[in-house]
Amino acid sequence: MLSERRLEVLRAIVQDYVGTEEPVGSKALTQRHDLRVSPATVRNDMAVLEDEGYIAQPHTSAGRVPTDKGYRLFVDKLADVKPLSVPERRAIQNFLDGAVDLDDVVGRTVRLLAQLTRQVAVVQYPSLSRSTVRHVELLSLAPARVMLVLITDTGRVEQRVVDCPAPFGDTSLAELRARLNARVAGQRFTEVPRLVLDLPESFDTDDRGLVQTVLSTLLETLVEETEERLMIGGTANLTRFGHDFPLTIRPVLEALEEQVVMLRLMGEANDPEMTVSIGRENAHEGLTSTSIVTVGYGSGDEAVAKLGVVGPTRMDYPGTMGAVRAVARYVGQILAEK
Amino acid sequence: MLSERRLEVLRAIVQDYVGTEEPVGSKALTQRHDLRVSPATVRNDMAVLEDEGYIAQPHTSAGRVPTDKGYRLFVDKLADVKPLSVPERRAIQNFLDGAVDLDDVVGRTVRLLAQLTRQVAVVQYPSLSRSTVRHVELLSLAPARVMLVLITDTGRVEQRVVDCPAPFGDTSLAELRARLNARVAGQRFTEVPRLVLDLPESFDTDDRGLVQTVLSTLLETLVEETEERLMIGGTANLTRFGHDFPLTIRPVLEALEEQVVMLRLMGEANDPEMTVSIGRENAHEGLTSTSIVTVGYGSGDEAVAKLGVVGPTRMDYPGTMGAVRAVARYVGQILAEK
DNA sequence: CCTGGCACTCGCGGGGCACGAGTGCCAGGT
DNA sequence: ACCTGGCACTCGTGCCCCGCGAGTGCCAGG
Repeated sequence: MLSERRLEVLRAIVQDYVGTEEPVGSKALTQRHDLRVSPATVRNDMAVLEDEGYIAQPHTSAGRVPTDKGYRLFVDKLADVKPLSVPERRAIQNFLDGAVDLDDVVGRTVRLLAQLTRQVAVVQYPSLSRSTVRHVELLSLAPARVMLVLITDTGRVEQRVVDCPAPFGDTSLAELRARLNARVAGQRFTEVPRLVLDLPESFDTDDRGLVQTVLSTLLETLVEETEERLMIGGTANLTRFGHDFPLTIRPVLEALEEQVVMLRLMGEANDPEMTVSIGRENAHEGLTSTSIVTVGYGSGDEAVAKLGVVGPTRMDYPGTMGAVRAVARYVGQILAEK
Repeated sequence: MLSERRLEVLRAIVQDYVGTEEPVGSKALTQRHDLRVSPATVRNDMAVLEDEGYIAQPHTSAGRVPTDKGYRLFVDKLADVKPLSVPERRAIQNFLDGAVDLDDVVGRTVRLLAQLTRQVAVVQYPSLSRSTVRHVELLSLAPARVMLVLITDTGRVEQRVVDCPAPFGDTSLAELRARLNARVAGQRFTEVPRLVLDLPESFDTDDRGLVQTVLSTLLETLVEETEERLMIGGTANLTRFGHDFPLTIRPVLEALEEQVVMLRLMGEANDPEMTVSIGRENAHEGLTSTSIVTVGYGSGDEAVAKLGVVGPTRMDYPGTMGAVRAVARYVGQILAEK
C-alpha cells in the first residue's frame, strides 16, 4: 500500500501531465503543488511509484508520465467527478430541447458531448431489445410486397421490405396489422417473439404465407447487426492528441468507423454508474492509447443505450466524466418527453 | 492556347505527381513518358506552363507541381473517366445487395466508396423534396399528442411528435390519416402543400385544431434543415494525405462534421453528369486543398440526391470519377428495387 | 525550334556540439 | 526511519555547419 503522500504525488503527476502534455519532473512538481517536501524526496517517491508500475519515464533523462495503471488508480481513488457549471447545464438543456426527432436528439447529443469534452463523442441509439413497441405499421408496396415499419417508445424507427411468396389482399394486411399491434403494442421487444408465436394459427390458410413472412422478418430485425446503431462526432478533436500522431490518429479513426468494434467495447462497459476503460484495458488494438468513458442513459431508471467519449489516456478524467454523466442525464429527460 | 506537346507535358506531370506525391522534374519526365524530346525542351515547356499558371515550384530548386488551374485543365481536357474492372463492379453489386433498409444502403455505400477510392466518402440521403410520398402514418401517443411518420418511395422515414391544442378521438385521427393518404400518397413532396391546402375545411370544426397542427408540422418538416441528411465515412483515409498534415487534416475533419457546409458544397455541384470542384474552387476555407467529386444518383433518370468523394487535390481523378459514377449507378438500381 | 552544356540554387540529411532538465545516489541532519 | 542538499551522470533537444544532388534557367549552336 502506498503512503498518503505518494498518492498525492501520483495525483499531482497526473494533473500536471494532463495539463502540460509533457513529462513532469520532481522540481516542477514541488513548485506547482504544495507538497511540503523537497524535490529529492519526491524523487524517491517517484522511484517507488515507478517500481510499482504507476508511472514511467519515456527516456532516461526525462520526467515521469503516468502509466495505464497510474491512471487507473487515479480514476478509482484519487479523482472526483467534476460537476458542470450552471451555465453549462443550461446550455446543454437549451441545445437538446431544440431537437425535432430521435435522429436529431442523437445528432445534437454527439455534437454537444464532443464540444464539451473536446474529444470524440459516441452515442448509441436506444437499443431495440431494451425498448418497448409503440407501433408496427405494414404498408403494401406491390401485390406481394410489404414494408414493415417498427416504431419504438424512444422514437426509433426501423423499416424492412418484405417479399411475400404470394399476393395478398388489403384486408388481410389490415387484419394482420390490427392483430399484431393488439398483441405487441406497449410490450417490450424481448417479449415479441413469445407474443406472436401463435399468431399465424389464427389466420386463414390463405394468409398464412403473408403472416409467416412478415413475422419472420420482424423477428430477424430484432437480432440483426443493425439492431444497434451509433453516431460519432468530434473526430476533428483527434488532431489535438499529440504532435506525433499520424500513427496515433489513424487506428483510432479506423476503429471508430468500425461500428462493430465500438459497439463491442461499449457493450463491455457494464457499470451502472459509469465505466472508464483505460489504454490497454480496451480490447482493441487501435485504441490501446485511448481511454473510453461510457455511461448508460435512458428515459426511466433503466438504461436503453450508452453514450460516451473516446480520448487520449492523458485526458481530464474528472471533467470528462462530469460532462458525460450530465449529458446522459439530460438526454434521458428529453427521451422521456418524446 | 497551349501546343499539343505542352498539354502532354502537363498531363505527364499530373500523372507522375499523383503517383509519387513528389514534385516532378524535367529529367524524370522524359524518362518515364516517351515524349521524344530532351529534358531541356521539357524545361522550356514547363517554364511556359508555369507562366500560364498551370504548374508551380514549391521552392526554387525543386520540380514542378500542378496548380488548381492545372488540375482543372487536366480534368476538363486531358483525362478520361476510368471505368471499373468487372470484378470491381461485381463486388459493388454484391455488397450493396445485402442491404436491409435505407440506412443500410447509405451506410454500405459510404463504406464502399471510401474503400474503392481510398478517400473520404459522402452520401446524401434521398432528399424529401425530390421524392414522392409512400405513406403518412399518424399514431396517437397521448390524448393530445400525435406522432407523425413520413415514408418516402426511396425508403426514407421521418418522424415528428406533434402536440395538439386539444384532445382528439381515435376516429378523428383515423379519418385524417385516411384522407391525408388519399390525397398525398404517390405524389411528389413538392406538391404536398398544394394538395392539403383545403383539407381542414372538410373536417368538423371540432377536429380542425388537430388537422391544422398536424398539417403545419408536416409542412415544416419539408423545409427544415434536417430535410437533407448525409453520412460520411473513410475519414481514416485522410491520414494518407501528406506527411505534414496536422494542419491539413484538421480543417477537413471540421468541415466534414459541419453537415451544413457539406450540403452547401454538394448543392453547388449542378452538372447532371459529374462535378469536380478543385482546391480553391471550393467555397469553404478548410477545403481549399481538397477536391470534391460529386454526382447525383436516383432510382429513375432523375437524381434524388448526391454522393461523392473528398480527397486531396492531388488525387487520381480518372479513377475516382470512375468509382463515383459506378457506385452512383448501382445505388440508383438498388433504390429502385426497394 | 530543339538540344547539350554549364553555372547556380537550395532543400535535405548527417555529424558534431553545447545546453539543460531530470535522475539516482549518498552522506548528513532531524 | 525519514527527509534533504549536493553532486555526478545521462541523454534528448536544438543548433550550426556542410556536402550532396536534384532541378533549374540560360545560352550558343545545330
